[in-house]
Amino acid sequence: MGVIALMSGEIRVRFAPSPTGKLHIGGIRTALFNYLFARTKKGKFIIRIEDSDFERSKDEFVIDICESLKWVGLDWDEGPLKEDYNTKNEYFQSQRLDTYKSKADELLNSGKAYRCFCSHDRLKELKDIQRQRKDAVFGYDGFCRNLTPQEITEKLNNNEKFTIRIKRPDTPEISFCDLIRGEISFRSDTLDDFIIIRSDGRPVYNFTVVVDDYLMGITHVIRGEDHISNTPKQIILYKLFDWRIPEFGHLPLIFGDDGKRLSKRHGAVSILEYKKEGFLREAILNYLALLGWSYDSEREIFSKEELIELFEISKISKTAARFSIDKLLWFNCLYIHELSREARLSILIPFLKDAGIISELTDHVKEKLFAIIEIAGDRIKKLPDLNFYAKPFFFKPEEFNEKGVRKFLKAENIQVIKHIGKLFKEIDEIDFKREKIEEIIKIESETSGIKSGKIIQGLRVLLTGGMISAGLFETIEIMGRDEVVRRIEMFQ
RNA sequence: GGCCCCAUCGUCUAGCGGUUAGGACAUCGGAUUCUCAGUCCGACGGCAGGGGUUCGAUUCCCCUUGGGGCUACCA
Repeated sequence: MGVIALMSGEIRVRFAPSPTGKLHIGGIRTALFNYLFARTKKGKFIIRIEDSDFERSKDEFVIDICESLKWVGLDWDEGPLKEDYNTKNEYFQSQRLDTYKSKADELLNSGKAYRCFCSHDRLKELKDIQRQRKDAVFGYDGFCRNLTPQEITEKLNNNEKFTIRIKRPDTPEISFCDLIRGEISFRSDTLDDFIIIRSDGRPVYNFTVVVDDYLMGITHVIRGEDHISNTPKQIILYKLFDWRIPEFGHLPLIFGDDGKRLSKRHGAVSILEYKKEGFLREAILNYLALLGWSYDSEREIFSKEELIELFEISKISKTAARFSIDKLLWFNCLYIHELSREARLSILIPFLKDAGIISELTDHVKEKLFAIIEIAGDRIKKLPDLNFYAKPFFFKPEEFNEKGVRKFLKAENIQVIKHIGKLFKEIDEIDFKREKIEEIIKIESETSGIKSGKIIQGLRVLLTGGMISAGLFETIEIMGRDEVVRRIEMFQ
């Protein structure tokens, strides 16, 4: 597949998650930058599932990862089947074990790698000694590097287990030019003859990555900064195979708002949890794009299409960023209010249904919801926020805010409100509009000598149960004459 | 311990030798409204420290400090 593409000069990038957990903010951001890079360059965006760790890899996480990517709109050109994420195809490392084995054999046969029969115990002992001696570098001592062919056959005949290690080349330095950080170089004597195949025959991460990236024709490896130290090992492998080395770009990490590594402590981990909590994909994408990337000193609102148009990898910053829920909320608010009323309603309905506020969406309910959404306005920062504002329109208050009752529903106040209820009752339903309602309340305030603010707040508590709501006159209008009158009459 | 990466307001960032160090979120104040939210206006607030280089350093170099990563038969 990819090797041919490589010759054509096509840009190919990949996002290679391991299905050992749900896809979180950091993963999505890495995927996003890969996606943007691919789309900007008219290249291909590939998903590869790194499930070579059988114990920790789970199918449910593959589903979570794919659904997350799909939800935020990062469409892949190659990768797991979109109809069925768990039909494992050649983009799952678990399906490529033969490939890794044959590539390892190539190195073995050409003398660039060797079998190591050292036991776990010896290795552990070696490390202990090195640590005790305070050696500058810890690592394998090359004990099995120069076994004679006879020794090897003997051990093989004895059924001794072995790993495959590469022979570290003795170039003094390994360096590469990072797309984001520039020149990075490592003294190669800090590396050892590392393992590429475990004693049970399974390949190791640094090996599978290189084999896959080469075979899949990956031209640019864009990944988290935590992989910088893996890069020299991988470069060694490219050189041993005599393969073309791709470009590398290492993204700054994302931390929680406390500066620590992102984890469950920081609230939502999976991106799908953000969906459940009522965040819009546009907000998440926009926010994440700005975590480590910027366009200029002014602009910060970007649609996915605009990002594709304007994204430049060279403008990615080198410093790790903290995830700020406040700013995400701000973006979310922004994007919610950009939605047309129809779009807003249809995206809000699942949340209303979930909360049991509506069950069936009749035309009547729909009209009511349109009105409620309109008056709730900017108060909705996350999608479920509407539930709070919508509930009083569908349910009578179960209880009343204690402080509100004490302050705004004193006897004299109730008297006025009851009177207002009577006046409402006399109004023709067609005339029951916010202006008229306001007029009545203002007049009653004047004649009774009670400040309108007190009456309004009292009515708010009586009708909604709480101290906070959308504008009261609008609320009353939408709640409807009969319901409002009923609630006023029933209040004791 | 070793190797590597990073360092501008509380946070995200612009800056690429000469700027009153710009913007956004958050915070605080004012205006507006019936509460809340919003909106508008305003305020607060930053180049980690020390050496160089230079006529001149936030910017280039070195050291220190701080943060982070890797150092596995995890990925």
